[in-house]
Amino acid sequence: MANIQDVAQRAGVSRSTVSYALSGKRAISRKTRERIEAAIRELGFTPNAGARALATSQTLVIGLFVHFFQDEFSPAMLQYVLPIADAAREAGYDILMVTETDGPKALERISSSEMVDGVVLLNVAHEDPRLPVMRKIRQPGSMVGLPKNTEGFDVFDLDFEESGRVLVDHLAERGHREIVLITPRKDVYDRGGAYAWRFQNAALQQAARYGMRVHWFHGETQQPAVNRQIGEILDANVGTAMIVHNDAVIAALPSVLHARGVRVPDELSVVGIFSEDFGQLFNLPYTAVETSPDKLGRLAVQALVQHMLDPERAGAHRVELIAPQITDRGSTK
Amino acid sequence: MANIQDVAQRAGVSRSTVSYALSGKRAISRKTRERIEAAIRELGFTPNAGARALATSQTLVIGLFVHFFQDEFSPAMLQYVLPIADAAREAGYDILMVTETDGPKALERISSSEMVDGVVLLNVAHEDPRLPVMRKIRQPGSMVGLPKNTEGFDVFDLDFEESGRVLVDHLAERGHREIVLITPRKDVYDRGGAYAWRFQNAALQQAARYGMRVHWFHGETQQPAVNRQIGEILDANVGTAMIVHNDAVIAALPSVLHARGVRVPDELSVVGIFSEDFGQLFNLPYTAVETSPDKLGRLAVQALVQHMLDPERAGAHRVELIAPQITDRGSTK
DNA sequence: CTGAAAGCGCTTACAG
DNA sequence: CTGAAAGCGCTTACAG
Repeated sequence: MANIQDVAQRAGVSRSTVSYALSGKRAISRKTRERIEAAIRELGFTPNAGARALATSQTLVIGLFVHFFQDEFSPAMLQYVLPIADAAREAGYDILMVTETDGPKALERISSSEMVDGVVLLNVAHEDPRLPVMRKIRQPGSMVGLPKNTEGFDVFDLDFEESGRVLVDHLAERGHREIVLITPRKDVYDRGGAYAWRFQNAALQQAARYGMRVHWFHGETQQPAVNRQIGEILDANVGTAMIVHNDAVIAALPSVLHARGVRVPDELSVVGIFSEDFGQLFNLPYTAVETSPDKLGRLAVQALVQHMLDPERAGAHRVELIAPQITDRGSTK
Repeated sequence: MANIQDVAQRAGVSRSTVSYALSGKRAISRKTRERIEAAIRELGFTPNAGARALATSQTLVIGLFVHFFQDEFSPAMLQYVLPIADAAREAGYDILMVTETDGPKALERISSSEMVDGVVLLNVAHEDPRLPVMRKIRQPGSMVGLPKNTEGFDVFDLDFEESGRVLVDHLAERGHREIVLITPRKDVYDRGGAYAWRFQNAALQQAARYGMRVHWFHGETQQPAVNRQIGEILDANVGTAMIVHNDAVIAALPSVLHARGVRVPDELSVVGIFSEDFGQLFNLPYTAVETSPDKLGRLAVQALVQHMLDPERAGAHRVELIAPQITDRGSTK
């Protein structure tokens, strides 16, 4: 591998001149620059990332910390990861992807060995065990998922409370007065998946405001439990509409309804909350709040990049709950 | 951040002694070792990754190169990524995940800046444009997906030819003499997704051997085209069994069959080829060849690790096509 | 069993 | 507009 010294020699200049030509941090005469560029091309030179990181304290790498929980429906995760990787690359960063179960320990390790300039946390819980670590590390952090204490971080999430409300509104406007609400599994609540109760509480409150009756269930996540549960709920035959905040349930719903000959929206109105891509993947014909994983992922990266470039501004943090938008797929009446 | 010099000072030893205590590469007296360990603990010292990489020419990072193709069904990818990340961590490596569209360029960049010790390529095509780059870089490479020329690499894949054969055998043994074969989309063939034609050719040949008649279709990948196509194929009403080698089609099949009241296996036998996890995700009740993404991902990492640890042995490469195993879910008769 | 020093490949004040 | 040199934080022969 050619190093900067080889390039300098071939171009007949000093190493510093090559370095400055590379960074553009000082003016270089046209002739010199051309000789350097030629030498770089001929030798196929690329600066050594480790050496550069050592000299500049900058790695140009972002750590992406992802958890995969058994009680969540995995394919959803990829929808965040890809846009994050894309946004990072656009800003000149690569992605170190960390999936370890022991998130706090991994975070500590990656941070203190200075492998990354900043960190994106996905699927952040109410009292996420990674946050105490985040507060003491050097690198700025950005997250998707709203924790209890957002101080010091850029936080992005869907406004789940408003999402709960608009879906209830949507059904109330159409005259529904008794509905079924299916939320994430109990485990999600237990481990502090705040999006679960933020959505649910707001939905229940709003329903109460309308004098609606709500039959609330924690949805299952694994087959065949999912199908069985949906069947039982349908057997109970309560309500004229269903709000589903559970990926596994909504994905299974079309086939169960089909099998039972339940017609949407004639016999049952259905609304959900999932991303466009997810809906497409499972061919879901339901009106739903768009969860915008791509938007959230990109926002998280962009905010992080700002902090990495301008550490002075480290005080100014952003908490943004993006407004829900309903995509009407005609599954209500 | 504490560095090795701070630790040395606090422990009253030289930097080299600290370094050796860390690596275990030479004997250290018990007393000295304990003082060093205490100092490390008290200062919260972790070696700087960039400096270490610079000194050792080892990053302890593996580059994972993933492509996401529109004509493929994305959730399948995650099944490879997670086991790879796990296996890497077990061996002491982190994962730099690269998803850029221009794979060859990204590979060149990551390799020549020495950001990784080795590379895993996913979803390798017959004449994959990343392979010429792979051949000239310093780092060893391991791949999932069988290319035309495997020389110089560790390659792991399912034995798709044998897979095609065993599924045909399975149907032949049950007396089927006219079947439908649904393969990946044409685009997959065009870009050199060899698994598509390896499976298909072997299946067609084997069927010919039995004197079977085969109706072959390129399956769609996006809804609603998938459902429409399945409908058309069923309308044609040819054959008593169906072999599906297409994730999107097999995922959509239960609901389409349900909607039409086609009973499996009474009226139609169905076999597929997909992973256990995928089957679970979509609740697929079909007998199928297990594609073992976790096993393939782990094998790729393990082989890579061997080469990274022992570059001398760089000549010995492994091409392993794992034998298909049928999971009988009772969807044939 | 331990230390002093060279070296890995960059960047960046300092000097001219 | 350019160069010589220090320094980033490690590891590892060399020496004792």
